[in-house]
Amino acid sequence: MELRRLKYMSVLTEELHFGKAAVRLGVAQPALTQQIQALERELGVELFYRTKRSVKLTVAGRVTLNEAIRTLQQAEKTVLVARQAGRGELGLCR
Amino acid sequence: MELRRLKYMSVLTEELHFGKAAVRLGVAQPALTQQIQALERELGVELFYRTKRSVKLTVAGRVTLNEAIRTLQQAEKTVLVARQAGRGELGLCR
DNA sequence: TAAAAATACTCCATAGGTATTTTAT
DNA sequence: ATAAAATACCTATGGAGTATTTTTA
Repeated sequence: MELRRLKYMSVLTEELHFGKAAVRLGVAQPALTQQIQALERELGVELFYRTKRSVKLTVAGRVTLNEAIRTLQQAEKTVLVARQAGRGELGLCR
Repeated sequence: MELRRLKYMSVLTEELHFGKAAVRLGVAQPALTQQIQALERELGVELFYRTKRSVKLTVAGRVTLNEAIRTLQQAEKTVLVARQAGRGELGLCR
């Protein structure tokens, strides 16, 4: 499991457009395509319908996205907490 | 943020021994050393004391680990939910 | 025909391996 | 002297870029 891929999925869900999502993510469109494909392969699930001219979350994609977002948020929190702890901002003595 | 590094941290915390933790993770000891160093650099926090002959979590390491474990669990859950959804085991119609 | 995703290929960054060094007991 | 972590160096996997193709509306 790669957090990067969950992030890509989440932005693609917001844009529903590989080109625009790729721009927001600061990568080229084929890179995004490949990562989404890799994620789908890894999960064994089709996350998006591609109907050429439109991209849409599948039902499986929607439930997966919910958990993906929680994962990304928890990862963010891990970084914040670690940095606070490093600065000794947690009121714990060493 | 890399889930792999959080996993490495969590196993190292259980083993408190780079060699043994590396075996459990199926990688060589230097690879583990490097990933832990990279995680510490990324977070700007010393996670482990290395006193040569013993490895120990720092206080910052302990609070970081709590959040890291939650992140790993949430990532696991994401995979499980995705696979269930893919099999249509969530009772949702397409 | 145009717009968008997929594919082909190439390149590079980095994770990981082996060998070695350092250090503390 | 030994045990364990760190460092050095090399290799290879895969993530990303550019160019191109495919497809359907």
